[in-house]
This record gives sequence, C-alpha cells and structure tokens, in this order.
Amino acid sequence: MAEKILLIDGNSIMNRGFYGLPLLANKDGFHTNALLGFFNILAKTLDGDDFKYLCVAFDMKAPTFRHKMYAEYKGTRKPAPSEFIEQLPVIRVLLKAMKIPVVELEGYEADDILGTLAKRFEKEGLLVTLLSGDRDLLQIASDNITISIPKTSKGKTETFNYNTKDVYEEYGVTPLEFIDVKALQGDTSDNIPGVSKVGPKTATQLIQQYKNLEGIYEHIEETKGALHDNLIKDKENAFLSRTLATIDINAPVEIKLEDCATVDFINEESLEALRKYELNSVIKKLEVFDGAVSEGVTDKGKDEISPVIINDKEEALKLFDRISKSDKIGFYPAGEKGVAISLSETENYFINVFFEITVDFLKEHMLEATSKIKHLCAFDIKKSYPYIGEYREGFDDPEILDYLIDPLRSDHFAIHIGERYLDLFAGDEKEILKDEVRYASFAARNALMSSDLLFDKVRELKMDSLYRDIEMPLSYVLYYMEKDGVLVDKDALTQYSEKLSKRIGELEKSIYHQAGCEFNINSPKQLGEVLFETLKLPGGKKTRSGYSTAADVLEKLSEEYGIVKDILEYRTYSKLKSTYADGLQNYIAEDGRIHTSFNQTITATGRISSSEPNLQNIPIRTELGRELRKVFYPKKGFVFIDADYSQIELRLMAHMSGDESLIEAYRSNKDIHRITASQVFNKPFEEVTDQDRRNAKAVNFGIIYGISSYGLSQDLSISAKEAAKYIKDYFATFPGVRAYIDGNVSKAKELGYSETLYGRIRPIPELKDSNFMRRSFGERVAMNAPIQGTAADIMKIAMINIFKRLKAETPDSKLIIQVHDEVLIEAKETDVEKVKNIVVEEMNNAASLKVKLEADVKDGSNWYEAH
DNA sequence: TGATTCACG
DNA sequence: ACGTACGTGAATCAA
Repeated sequence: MAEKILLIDGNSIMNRGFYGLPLLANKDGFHTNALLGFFNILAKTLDGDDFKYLCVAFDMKAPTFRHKMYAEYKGTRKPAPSEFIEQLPVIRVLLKAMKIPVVELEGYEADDILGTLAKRFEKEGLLVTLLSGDRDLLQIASDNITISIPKTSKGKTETFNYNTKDVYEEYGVTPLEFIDVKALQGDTSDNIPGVSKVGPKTATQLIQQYKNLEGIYEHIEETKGALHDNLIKDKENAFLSRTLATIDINAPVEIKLEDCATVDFINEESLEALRKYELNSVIKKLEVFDGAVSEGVTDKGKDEISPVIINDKEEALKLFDRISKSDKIGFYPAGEKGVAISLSETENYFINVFFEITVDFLKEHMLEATSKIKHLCAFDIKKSYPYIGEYREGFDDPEILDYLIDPLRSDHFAIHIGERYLDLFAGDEKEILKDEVRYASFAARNALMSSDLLFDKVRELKMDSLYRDIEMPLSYVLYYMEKDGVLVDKDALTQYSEKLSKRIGELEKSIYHQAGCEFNINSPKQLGEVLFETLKLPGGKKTRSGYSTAADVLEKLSEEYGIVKDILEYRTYSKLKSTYADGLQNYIAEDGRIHTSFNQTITATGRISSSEPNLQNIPIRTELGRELRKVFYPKKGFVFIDADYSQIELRLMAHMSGDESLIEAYRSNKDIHRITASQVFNKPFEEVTDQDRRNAKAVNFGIIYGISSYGLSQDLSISAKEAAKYIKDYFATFPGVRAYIDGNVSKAKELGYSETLYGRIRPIPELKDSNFMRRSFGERVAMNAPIQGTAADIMKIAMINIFKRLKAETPDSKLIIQVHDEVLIEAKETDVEKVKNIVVEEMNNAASLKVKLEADVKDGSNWYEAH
C-alpha cells in the first residue's frame, strides 16, 4: 500500500471556511470562522484516511489583488472583507505552531505549488490528495492524484473527490483536456479571455471532438458560421488563455517529503495559540491524529480526575471535620447521587448517597461543616445553597464571574472554564455530563481552582462591586424564588384547555372548508402553499424556504379574506393551548406549584431569564390570553401583590442622557407619551390627539431600542420618510438624548463593549464588522444595552432589598416571580399594606436618579387581578 | 438541528 | 446602497 500525502490549498480552504460559517469571533472580537472552517475541513479530510504526509500552500500575492476565489464574488474584483484578511496571518502562525509545513513562493500561486508537488510526489510513488475549493486544479487529477473539493454550508462539510474518471464523468473530458476547455470558454474572474461567444457547452464539445486547440485549428474548416469566425478571430487569445489556464508543474518548490511527515499537531505551542483564538473544538478534533509519532506532549493537558469515593459514614464524618477546618473548598452537589468536594487540586472527594448517608444527612452536615468556612466556590451556586446555607461574603461562583466577563458566551460551565482558564481538557462535554459523579467532581475542583483567577479579571474590569453587591446576593434570592414557586390551578388550566380545543376544532373545519382541502395549519410551508398558490392570495415570497406567513403579513390580508382571519385566530388559540394551557401542566410539581428556573447567566444585557417553564411570557396583551393569569393564585390566607416600574427604561434615558427637556417632562408628572407628543409635534398639551400620543409612544420605544427610521416606519405602518421626520423632530426636541446615544455608540466602538450605570459590560463585536447590516445591528445594541442593562441592574438591587426586608419584617410573605420590570409577591393577608409599602419603597429607592423611579403596586386574589 | 412563529418585557 | 427595531424561551415543522 502506497503512502499518502495531503496537499492543501491554504487560501482556498480558508475562503471556504469563511463563507461556510457565520462570522464567529473570540472574546477579543477577533474573527475566527475561516480558521475554524479550515481546521474542520482538515480534520474531516484526515478522518477516515491515513495520511503520512501533509503540507499547505499559500498564494504570495495580496488577496485583494487578483486571485480568483476572492473574485468569485460576481465578476467584479471585490476586495476580500477585512474579517477574512485579518485571519490570514493567523493561519500561518497556527500551522507553524502545529508543525504543519507551509509553502509559499514569490510570484507563484498556490495552484502552481500544489501542481508541482502533486506531480513530483506521484512520480515518487505516493498517493496524493489535493484539497482545494478551486476547480481549476482538476487538470492535475490522475489515477494517483485525487482532487478533493469540500463544500461547506451551515457548518456541515461535504466533500467531492475527483480522479481521472470522475473528471471525465462530470465534464466529458480528461483532466488535461480540461485546460483547453477553459482556454476556449475563458474565465472573466481569472482574467482569462477565451474565445468570444464560446461557453462551457461549445468548449467541451469542441475538445471532445478535436482533443485540443491544435486539433481544432487543424480542422478549422469543419466549423461553421459565427463560431468559425470567432475561433479565427480569437486564435491568439485561445492559445494565450491556455497558457494562463495551465498550472505550472515545474515551480521551484524545494520542500522535501520528509519535511511533510505529520508529527504532532497538538503541542504546547499550538495549544496556547489555538486557545488564544478559542479554537478548542479544533484541539479535540486534531489531537486524535497525533498519536503514532507523538512526543508525549499531547497527554500533558489531558484532565483526568479520580476523586476518593466515600461510601462510609465514618469516613464522611472525617471529611466533614476536615472541611470545617479548611479555608477554602470547591463544592458541587450531584442531585440524589451525592456531593463532590474539592480541598485542593489533588484532594478530591465524592460522598455517595448510600445506606445511612442520605441527602438530608449530607445537607445537615455540610451546613454545619461549611458554616465557618472563609471561602467557598461553586458553579451554579443556586444548587448548592441547601448544603451551604444563606449567601454570605466569601461565596464565589465562577459561572457568574465568567458571565460578567463575557455575557455573550454560552459556556460558563465547569468543563469550559477548565479548558479556558486552567488548561485542563476533560474531554467531550456531553459524555461527561452523562456521568453526574464525574461532572460534579470536575465542577468542585474547577470551581476551587478558577474562582480567584476569574475574580481578579472581574476586578480588573471594575465589576467587583456588581458581582459582590448585586449578582452574588441575588443568586440567593433567585434560589428562594425557585424553591418557593407559584401555585397553579391544574383544573382551571384543564378547563381553559378544553375551551380552546372547542374553538380550535371549529376554526379547523372552517379553514379546511374555505381552503377546499385539509392540510397542517401549523406548518408554515403547507400554509404558505395553500394561501399563496392554491388560493392565489397576494403577498409574495419572503423567506428562502418559501412564503412568510408571519402575523404582520397575514394581518394585511385578514380584512379581505375570511380564511386568513380564521388562521390568525387559530394561531392564537393553538399557541395558548400548546404552550400555556397544556404546556404548563407538565411543570406542576407535587406541591401544586410551578418551580421555574431563573437563569442568571444567560442574557447579553444582564437581565434574568426564566425557563422550564418560562414564567416571563405569560400572556397579557389580549383578553383571552390574559384570562390565563387567573390560574396563578396565592395559597390560602395569602394574596398576590404585584409591583411594576413605570417606564423605567425611558426614565433611565432621561437620567443617563441628562437631557433637560426629558428630565423636565418627567418632573412635570404628566403622561410622558402625551407630553412627548406635545413637544415633538409642537402642539399645546391639550390638543394632542390619541394618534399623536400613539406615535410619540412608538418613537419613545424606538429611542430605547436603538432607533432606525425603517423600524419605526414598520411599527407605525408609515413610510420610512415620515418616520425619519419623527426621529429628526424628536432629536430636535431632546438634543441631549441624541448626544447621549451617539456617545454610547462611539464609546462602545472604542472600547469594544457597552457599559451600564453599575459597570456591567456587554461586548459588541458587530461594531467592527465590515457588513453594513451587522454593523448597524451593533450600533443599535450599543444604544439599547446600557439602558436595558441598567434597568436590569436596578431591578436586581430592588429584589435583594425587598427580599431582605420581607425576611426581616414579614417573613411569611415571599417574592416568587420577576418579569424584568415587575415582581410578584405571595403575601400574607394580614401583611398586605406592610408588604406593599416595602415593595414600593425598595423599588423606588433602588437607585437615586435625576428623575424619580416610580413603581405601581396592586393586590389581588390571582395574577390577573393583581397586575 | 435550524427555521419559523409568537408569547412576554 | 446596504435591509432592521432591543432582550428572551417554547412549540412546531421539516430536514
């Protein structure tokens, strides 16, 4: 069996990677999608074949200058985007670190280098695979040289392989004849003129008949008409084109075969470099290919953990004693299985739930043993509170720390922190998560080892106060809210569901009747076909998968077409049924209550999110949906108290911009949208119409979201021009607002992130993007994030204070739900007034701003009444 | 698994 | 000129 070598067209494969993957970036905002794509294709090619040798060739010319792949983009020679260019030097650095040989030659394209090497190594008896996105290389194909062309879309790579016969099957000519075909047809993007009016079909046919250019011109009389004339006229061009199209297989490449031996991709130097660009998946994918000739460095970073397993009560008690004498521990509970404890990098324990060691036993003794501990570190610390007691100074959660450092990431968990900060590679995350004991052990130890490191970073970013005074105390509040949960009336939910079912059945019938056929109304695809093809309603295509059937599209048609009206109603009803009426049932626990998760490390802006189930999107905007809130009710002897901030974001806009007119508008204590309308539209307050008010309200929202005339025009169903006028008038009225949001954008562009009043950061890599759409998105984010984020910060402060005071003053009353600017409390009937006062006071005083914060409060016997 | 749709702030 | 509002989570369909 002959030995195999893999030759790679570096620029071309980078290019495939770049356009095949979304614009990924590491946390510094440096784009990495071409790099990642390159290595994914490499790994896929290496997988399932056995290459002993490997080498990558690059063009020496600037990518803006003339190589075809950059010009593939529509004939005109667009310069490659900066996001791509910045990755080119990096791939060279990475390959060098990975000891993968790179060949570049002044004045030669990668094609020439690859062609030369392919032919040379073929002669030496090797089997050659040439990996490129460029079909020009097909002329090199032979029985021993395979041209491998990967196609990447949506992250998935498919590869097409060509040897002589494959080229023949697809193009009807041999690889060598392929050159002459191209000489005839030309290639505008490659500056190859070819022969006028000769395209792929004619070119192929001519070559099939006459073998090559010489053959054609020997039998030139056999050709007829315009083709004949063009062939004669462009004869010189044809031969010139062939020269241009021919890959040079005699380039002065000096690399020797032994230099191309694959040794170890993953070594200390490459590990560091790959991590810097956060290409961790690459490490995993490529290290498996090292093995054979590896020098043993690969295993160095491999993380194995073998905790001491404790099944014995006496042993457990001894460990609890050691814990109580420790200054610092890492902890992670594994549900019903036991707990993991880490005393140092190498002292790791797992206490099994076993025989007389029950979960309660563990809780009791852990509480005792940790009661005086100075420093306790735990991922997802909410889970640990049953074992470690109320939050206090000295508790750390690396997950929260990492979230503060970069809220855009979605991997703040133990395994990833190990990889990113501790150089510990535990292996496949999914595998580890299956083994709760193993995961808990990693989590306990990694928490212990990473917390200080992460805290230092947070302190450098000036978020230590945000962390200590807001996020950590809040984690305990959230733990309690989850634990307490909310009562939900299961029977009422069932009744509601049945009511919906009835109407859904009627609508179904009516829709089928009007459509003249039965179909799946829930399938946007089928629905689109029925509406726009069968029934031929106006309203064309929108998405790439077919017709858009979104509500805003259908609403335009609902006046005129009964079926559309029914469909919209059907949608509303089936949404209410599946997501809420039926969906919520599955979450009602033994105690009759729903215990949602309040997630603290998810959102980009600092808000909390709620899941399993999401209690932050319970319907309210329509009466039918709002009814659903009646199923949330307080336990006997209790009432619901609901408080929400009145326009907190707009008030923050007033405060943070310092705009005198807006501040004054708030101080006047009049309806803010009406007063905005009066000032922007230049009318006396009393003459403002309801339509004026609606428009002003939409503008106010737009301002907070990062206004654009188009967005506003969509919202108000007006032209972009009219919307632009509104915006212009708004900024003329409130010049301070404009200065402020412009300042936000330029500050964010400078820093790479935006910031809240309390120092929370949100990175915005899109601001550096060369793509207009993505960059504009970044700008809107820069306008919105400080406002939305500050509102979130303030609500968190209020929650902490409400929690404290309820505990001290009305301990039976509990904070149970938060919906961004609203909190719901299950309060003892006898405490109603007290609780109302506490909540309003703490919400209003959570921050002291240039305009007052105002919370509205209400009580009721269910959520419907209280809000 | 990703796209679409829609519930909330 | 480019094509859009900011932030979430769940259900469903169609690969």
